[in-house]
Amino acid sequence: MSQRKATSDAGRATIRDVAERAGVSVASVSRVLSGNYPVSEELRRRVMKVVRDLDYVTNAHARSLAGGGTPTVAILINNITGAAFAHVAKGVEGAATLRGWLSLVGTTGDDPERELALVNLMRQQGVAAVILLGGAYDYDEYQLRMARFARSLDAAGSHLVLVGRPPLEGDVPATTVDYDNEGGAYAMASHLLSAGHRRVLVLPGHAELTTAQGRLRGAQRAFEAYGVPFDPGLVRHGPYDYDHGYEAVEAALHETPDFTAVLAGTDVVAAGAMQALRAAGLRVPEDVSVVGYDDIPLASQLTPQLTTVHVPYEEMGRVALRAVADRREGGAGRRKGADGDHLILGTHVVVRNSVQPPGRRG
Amino acid sequence: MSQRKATSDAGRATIRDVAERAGVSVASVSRVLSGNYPVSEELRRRVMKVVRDLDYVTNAHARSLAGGGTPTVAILINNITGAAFAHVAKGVEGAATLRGWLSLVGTTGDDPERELALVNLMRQQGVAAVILLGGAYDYDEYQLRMARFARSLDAAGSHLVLVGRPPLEGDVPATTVDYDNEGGAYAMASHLLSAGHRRVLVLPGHAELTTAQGRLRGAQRAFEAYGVPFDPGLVRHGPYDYDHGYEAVEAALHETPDFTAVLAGTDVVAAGAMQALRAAGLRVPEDVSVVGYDDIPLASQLTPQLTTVHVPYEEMGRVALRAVADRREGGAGRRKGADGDHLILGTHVVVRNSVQPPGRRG
DNA sequence: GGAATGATGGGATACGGTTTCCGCACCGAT
DNA sequence: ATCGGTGCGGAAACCGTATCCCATCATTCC
Repeated sequence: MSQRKATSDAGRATIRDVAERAGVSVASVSRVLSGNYPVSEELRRRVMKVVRDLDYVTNAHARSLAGGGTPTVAILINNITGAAFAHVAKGVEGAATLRGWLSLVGTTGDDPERELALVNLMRQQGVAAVILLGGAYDYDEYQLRMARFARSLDAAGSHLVLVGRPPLEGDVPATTVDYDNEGGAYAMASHLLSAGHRRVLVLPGHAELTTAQGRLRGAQRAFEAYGVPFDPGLVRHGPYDYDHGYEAVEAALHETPDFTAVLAGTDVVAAGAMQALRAAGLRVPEDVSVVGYDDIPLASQLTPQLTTVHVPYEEMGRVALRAVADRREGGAGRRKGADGDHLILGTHVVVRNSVQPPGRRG
Repeated sequence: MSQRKATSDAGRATIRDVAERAGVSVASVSRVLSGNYPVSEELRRRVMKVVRDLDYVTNAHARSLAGGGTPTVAILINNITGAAFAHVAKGVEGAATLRGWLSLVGTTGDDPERELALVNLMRQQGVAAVILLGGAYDYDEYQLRMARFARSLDAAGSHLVLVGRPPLEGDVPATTVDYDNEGGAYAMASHLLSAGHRRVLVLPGHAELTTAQGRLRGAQRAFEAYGVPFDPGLVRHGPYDYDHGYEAVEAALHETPDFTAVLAGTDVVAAGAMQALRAAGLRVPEDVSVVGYDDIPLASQLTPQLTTVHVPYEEMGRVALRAVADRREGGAGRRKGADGDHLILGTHVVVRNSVQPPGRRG
């Protein structure tokens, strides 16, 4: 009698408690609950009643240990506060929930140490995949580091997914979900050029950030295509935040005040830029045009509403999860297929009210 | 020899693989890794070398089953996209990480079914706590539903934390972390009243949302305190989004155009309101003043910068996690203490540039 | 009517660690 | 030289669930 814990103990009820109280075997309870085995109606009722009485829930840890268990994906992000992140997360979480999967979230705060620690933590958790979000710094180490992550996760039966980051070179077991970053910048810059702008202040972001590099490259290509000389003196690097947008414009107004448009690397940067222009007594877009990138809700809430590049963040999240799920279904059949492990989603310009032909010094 | 899986198998390495390869017992490996038992230097080196060679990580599920395991908290939210949420989540996640805890995230999408399903899912996961975020709908059922959650989680050794929701009545095992919602609204409305505004358009939010009710109540109290009649005709309910702010102001300009200020229930609503005013040819704040609530980054990025009520979202997240951690440390010593299970954080008005004395129809 | 067949339920074992209990070896002391 | 103590490593018992394998019983077919 004192062999096991008494049924009415402090902690949570176990499957054994249920079995005992229902007068059936542990196996039967498990079958009733997972429902993947024929069970008589009588048994089902008996068990379910006790389950309700005891308010029993299965122990997820034990369940995954024994083989079953709900798949879990981990989302790792630098800063959970960014709007773009929120939408990717929404896409991932939504798609995960749809399949009964769980999502874990971790923030790295731009710290490689923490990134490593988190990846290991997730490996311990036996997650189906680790989804790494956001642009990466283009240090030489990046490729090696990610390749190590990818192999390590792969060896543990998990998988690495890079969202909005550059793909990995070589034969690395990772999936990349990307958007046409450079193409969007190209289109956006073209939009300004075709409106007649020639002197454009460019605020692409941090010079080492891959996202910023792509956006800058796209802009340069557009200038080339239009045969307009690109002035490196009109490029100012800095973080993707409001203050940088403000300060960069403020400084530019002193040093190179002949620009007629601002090509911001982010909607938030554009917001800062607009504010700085206004503080200097300039009107947007009558005196200076401003465009952003990302198309977060803020873009349509500014005055004037911001012309920007739409990035399908939420869909990227969904696609990332689908890729993981597919690969898991597909099993070992279609492994090593280079197809399907680098997905690129399109971007497009959303025209609103922040662009006009140059009028100030035109 | 074929008794177990071969050491170099497909799946992840087990502790047994490590033990075998290091020529020691399983127990020794466990001790080296958890470090809570004296181990000779020689043994430690031997084990750690193999651990690195095999890139071994312990199985978190097995670990928690056996007693150890990293505590996990679950954050449940209606809509992951809201900026306020992001900051609470940041607070929770940051504090969790600081202690080596993990955070799960789930979204309910305002669906009670999903909320129930998620709470049960989290119960299965054996989370240390479930943190429920955001205002709740004041249906009669709310109290019962939450009380059931609280007891159910408590019985499973977990705990319910309500953040930004009304506290539970009676002796329910739950913790509430709240902010002085009504007080903030009172202060904000007072700010407008003392600037001379008498006809104020109030957009508190959905009528059934507890958050909205508190904000409306605070405004009303301020009017009473100033001896100014409060006109219910100037109150318009609706969701906390940009469009509602826009449409409510648009409609009010037709029906009751004599208001000189807008008291929005949210910064985002305020943004919509400002846009609508501008579209109608009115200047902010010269013709109409606008104030918000929440103090999300958007508030300082609008033009003009928004006067609003600061809510310490991130700190609320930290406080919520600390409450859970404390209770877990404290153990059974200080249970049932009514103190500590309802924490209220202060709010205050942040004055920016969106308020002026009434000038239009003075 | 007996045997083959299918539908169910029970017992035992595996999953991957942690932890308690033991025993062994080595140390100094008498 | 023997004894007692101490420090460290090993064997085994769990943690809670899923599942494989077998026993049982009712059903149906020959």
